[in-house]
Amino acid sequence: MTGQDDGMPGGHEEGRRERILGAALYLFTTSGFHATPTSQISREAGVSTGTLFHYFPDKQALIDGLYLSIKQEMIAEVQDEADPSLPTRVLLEQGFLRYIAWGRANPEKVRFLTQFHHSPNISEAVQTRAYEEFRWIQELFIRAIREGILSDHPVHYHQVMVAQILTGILELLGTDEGSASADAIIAAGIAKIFQ
Amino acid sequence: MTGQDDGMPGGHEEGRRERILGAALYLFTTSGFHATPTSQISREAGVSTGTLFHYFPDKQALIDGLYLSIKQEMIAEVQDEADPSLPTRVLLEQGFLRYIAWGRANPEKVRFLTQFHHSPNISEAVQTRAYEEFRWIQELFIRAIREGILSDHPVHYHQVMVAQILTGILELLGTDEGSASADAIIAAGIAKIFQ
Amino acid sequence: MTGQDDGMPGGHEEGRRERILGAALYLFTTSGFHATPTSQISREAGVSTGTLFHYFPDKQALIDGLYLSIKQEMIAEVQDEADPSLPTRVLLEQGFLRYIAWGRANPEKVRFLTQFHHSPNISEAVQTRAYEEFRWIQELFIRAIREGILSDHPVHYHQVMVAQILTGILELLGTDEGSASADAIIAAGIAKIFQ
Amino acid sequence: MTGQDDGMPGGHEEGRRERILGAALYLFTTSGFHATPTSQISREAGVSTGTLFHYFPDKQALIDGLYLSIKQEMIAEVQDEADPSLPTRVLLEQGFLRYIAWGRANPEKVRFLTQFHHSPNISEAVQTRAYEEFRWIQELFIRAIREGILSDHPVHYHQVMVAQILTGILELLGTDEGSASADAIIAAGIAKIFQ
DNA sequence: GATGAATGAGTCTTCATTCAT
DNA sequence: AATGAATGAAGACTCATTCAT
Repeated sequence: MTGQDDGMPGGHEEGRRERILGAALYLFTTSGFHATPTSQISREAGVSTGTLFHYFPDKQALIDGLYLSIKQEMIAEVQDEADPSLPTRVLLEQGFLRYIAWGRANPEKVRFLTQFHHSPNISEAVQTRAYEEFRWIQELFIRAIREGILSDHPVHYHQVMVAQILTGILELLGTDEGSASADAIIAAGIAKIFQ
Repeated sequence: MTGQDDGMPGGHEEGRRERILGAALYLFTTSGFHATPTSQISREAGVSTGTLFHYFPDKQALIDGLYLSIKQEMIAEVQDEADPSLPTRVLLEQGFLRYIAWGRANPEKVRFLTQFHHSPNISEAVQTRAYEEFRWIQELFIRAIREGILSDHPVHYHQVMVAQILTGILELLGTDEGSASADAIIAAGIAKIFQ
Repeated sequence: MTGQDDGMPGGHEEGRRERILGAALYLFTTSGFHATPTSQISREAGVSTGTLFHYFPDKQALIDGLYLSIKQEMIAEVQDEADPSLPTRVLLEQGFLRYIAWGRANPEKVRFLTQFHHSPNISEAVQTRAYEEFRWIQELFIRAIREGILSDHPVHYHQVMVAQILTGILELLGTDEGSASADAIIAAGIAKIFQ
Repeated sequence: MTGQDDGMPGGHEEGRRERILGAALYLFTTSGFHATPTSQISREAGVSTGTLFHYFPDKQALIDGLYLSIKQEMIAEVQDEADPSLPTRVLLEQGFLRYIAWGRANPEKVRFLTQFHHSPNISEAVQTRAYEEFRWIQELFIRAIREGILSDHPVHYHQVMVAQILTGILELLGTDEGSASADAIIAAGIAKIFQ
């Protein structure tokens, strides 16, 4: 009954797992985790209820998997092609800009990450693991502080502030007003980071 | 059975409504809106299930009422005793500091506000109304931009950024590490606002 | 607080008990017994919830009392001024006509009686007692059968058929269509009774 | 666990939907709509609470479905094999007799129909739809009036009276007393219809 | 007598999850 | 692997009734 996308050789038909994750992303950000029935996710994804539980043992595993996959995609995007030999400041700026670009291209994923950041809906184990994948940035921050590029405060201070400011920038770019001045907002926002 | 708060001379025994709001605040921030059964709220508040629905027609009205009351308390606290004849910059700084002080004294309320800001769990009507009560700050920002105290960007830009930075400061003050440097963090954070 | 109808000397202000019965009559016929909360009855009657339970020990006693009072009112109306020395046929016809007249004047009460006739909502004791008050008619029927005015069938047959036909007549008179021919309908209906 | 109705060759094991309708019929007529918990219906039907709501979206849909299915069954039974070329009077008499026969065979369904006729418990849409399925009888009545077989009154008059009289007959046949004279009662009752 | 806040058992309904096919 | 009917525990909310004032 759902076999209409079979046999597509070389096709880029999304697999069932991807369709489920996509539907979950949309519905979780729109209505929240507990307010979204798994039945709605499977319907939206065009699969049966049984199939959802074939790919994810339970609802928790679904949101955890979604969180992890988005965070990993984001981190990969930010680090991509980063040349470690470049000056610290350039690496930082490139990272910020790549993040902003990714965020503008994936507003739904940003909303998801913002909404479920520090949320009791994501199991702690996953939250910890996602955090660890971030080492690269942390190292960069430490270097930047040592080199005087970032102000002399604990790394944690910069981690939090950078997250807050970049989130603010994306929120501003999301609302249409002043979309003309996007570049100005990005520049001003990033300037705040460097003090 | 209802007489336990009788006679307490000079007592400030909370009424049932307050106890319900208090329990809801704690549980909603800890577990989330949908993950918190109304039965748990009433139990925590020490009232019957019927009583909860006597004060709030439904669960939605409960979280809406909570959101509104906290936002109003916060706004009142920030504006309190503000002398309009003072220079704009002083008014702004005072406001930020008062907000931070309120936030440190009421970490649970801050978590609630952060968590349910832009959340589909708060009905739009209430979100709009809460926003309108904020006019005072908006006026102040407009004045500050005109006077060159805040950079020349749309008010909305400053609203968002101030919110993000103040939230970041409170998050940092909440975690114990570097609590010694609280003043330094506050100073650095506020400095970011003024560019 | 509700004392505004006090002291009316010679007034025909309805007492609280009557107001409660009136509200119950309206709401029970409109929505049904179980679908009508006692809180709605007291609100409609303009009394407090406590007052309702002051006059009626519980909801069951309320509908039982209502049923009994309406049935008694109806029976009294039908028997009123009946002169036992009149011929059986005249007595019968008078009774039918008096019932129809009462029914047209009290459509809500008719609906109530029709709706709760044989209903599990009226306690059996009350149903039995109401039935007993009807002896008078039963005697009349027995006489009529003996005199050949009603066909030679069990009394019960005539009791049921008379009830059905009179109810039918009232239903027809209730709907506007053919209101012009009210007398024709009544005549035809009563003719059916006498075969 | 669901295999209990497997393989039964020639078996007419009722499906879950039928079992639910059967239980609802019994309980609604016995205790009334609002007085019957859905939990009791599912228990009586031998299915889980979830299953009931799998077949009927809510309690209202259950009673509506029940009402419609019984009315349709009754109408089908009454019309069955009716030969339109027969004389009007014969068609009418056959219809009445078929209805009475169906009613004696299905006393519970008759009670249900009687009890929920004009009841606010059946949604208006369904009541209207059920009424429309009755066109056949209406046509027959019109013809009978034209042919002088029924007295010269509005069709509605005859519809109501026929319904009342047939209901009365079934009520009488239901009570044991005089069961010997069943045929006499039927004959006398039908005679009333034709005046 | 009158009030209405308080109670909590009981109701309808939802939904994550299972499992026979 | 995929399906979707079936399950039943759990949740939001109602409402008859009580009782302190």
